[in-house]
Amino acid sequence: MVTIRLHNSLTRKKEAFTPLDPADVRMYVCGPTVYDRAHLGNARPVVVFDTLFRLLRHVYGDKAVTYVRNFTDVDDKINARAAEAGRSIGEITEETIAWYHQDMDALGTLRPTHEPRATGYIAQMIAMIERLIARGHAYPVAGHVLFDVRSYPAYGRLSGRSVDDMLAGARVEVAPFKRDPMDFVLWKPSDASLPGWPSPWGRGRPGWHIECSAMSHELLGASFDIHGGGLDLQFPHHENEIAQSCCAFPDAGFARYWLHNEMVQVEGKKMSKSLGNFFTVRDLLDQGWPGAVIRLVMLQTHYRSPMDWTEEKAREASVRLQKWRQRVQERGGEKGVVDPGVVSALADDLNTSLALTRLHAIWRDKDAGRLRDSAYLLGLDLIDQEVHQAQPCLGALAEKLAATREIALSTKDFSTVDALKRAIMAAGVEVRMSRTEVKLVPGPDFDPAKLETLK
RNA sequence: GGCGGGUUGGCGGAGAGGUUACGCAGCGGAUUGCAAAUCCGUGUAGACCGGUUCGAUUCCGGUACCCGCCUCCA
Repeated sequence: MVTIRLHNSLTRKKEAFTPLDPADVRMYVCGPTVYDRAHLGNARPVVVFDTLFRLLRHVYGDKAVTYVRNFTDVDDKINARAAEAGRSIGEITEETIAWYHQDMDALGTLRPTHEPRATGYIAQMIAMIERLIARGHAYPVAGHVLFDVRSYPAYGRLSGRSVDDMLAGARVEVAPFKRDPMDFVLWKPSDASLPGWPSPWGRGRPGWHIECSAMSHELLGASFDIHGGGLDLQFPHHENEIAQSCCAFPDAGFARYWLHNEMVQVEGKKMSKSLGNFFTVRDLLDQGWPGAVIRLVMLQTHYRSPMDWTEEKAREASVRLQKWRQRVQERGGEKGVVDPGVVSALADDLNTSLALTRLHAIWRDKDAGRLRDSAYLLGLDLIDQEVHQAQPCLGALAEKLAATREIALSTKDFSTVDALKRAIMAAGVEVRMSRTEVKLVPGPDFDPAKLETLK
């Protein structure tokens, strides 16, 4: 069996991955807070962990991998959005989840095994909070319940900092009822205008971090294999998750391998909503970039390096994808085998860039079946239905062009051929003429409407 | 201020202590009615300063610069 090696943020080292149970490999990835369209930065972990999901399924079997990615559908940002739009919270979260599915599907990502919503697990959160109080790791005060960071000596291990370090230059919320300024909220009171659930501490709502601890525990158990998310979640979100889960279930160990993807950047700065320098996946799709092109651009950069989105990269990816698709279609989409070199590249801490290099070599070797199946492991589907459907009309045009050229070759007057050729090229079709044949191949900008007048 | 990551050729972007990364662009050639595509060939690197080594872009230390986290964030 292939040995997968992963960079574990917990140890800061690349380690051989050995699942707790090879028949039930479990991965949890932090999903979105649903109040707005997903931007490109949100899409990166989705693509990265989808690729890991595919690799795990390839190695351990499709049925042996459980992938959980949550929707956080209770949050003050959602409340604020609902208030300013004059819409109900449920309306906004439903709409946003539908958008999220559309956009992530377009990137060729598989749906996770489970997509739990935080609001469906309030009871489990309350139970976990009660457990933390009972074990002396949390305390109710003024309608809130707070986690006591000083009660957990390992607090800060994941992000490599101590509570005292953090306090030095920290900007922490001033709350007089906190025992320690770093203590964070597990539960907070809701007034009548806010969503709330009954609890032992009065009507209220959960703090940000507890939902992931409660849902991972419910769906994957107290210990599981992989926990993933964006690097910006490492602190405080993941640190707090570890504190909650490990204090509630001290012997379980919680997640064993922590993976963090680097940020998507725009002009050298992190793409983020607070900086306002973001564009959404939908924006790119609407501009005409296919999801597969966006995915290919993402896979070209290793997940632990920052990635810049540029039009030039998208154009290159588009051309490359088109070449691969042509190769696969030339051979009628025949099936092949997944290339071991592609697998071993992915198994080496998800080296997608190297895997793509290998894919390019397979393309050069004209091994269409292997190209198709290996690309699919990376979530790239090289069977393009639209292009397939375009073939018949292009066939007729190719014959017309061939006939016209036949005449021109004897008369030495090429003006008619050249005009026809230019028109075909203007529709985004590549014209390939050899002495014996004429081939028309639709390119990335192929527009069938422009060919109507040429028939 | 604390903690972490990075700096590779025109651009993007990997691996490896010694032998070509790769792609795009460029240049030369084959091919073509002209092209396109394809094929062949080819130049340009490793921020800076030290150290270890027979040999470092690759390991170690320092300097500079960039980025991220420490506040909502993927």
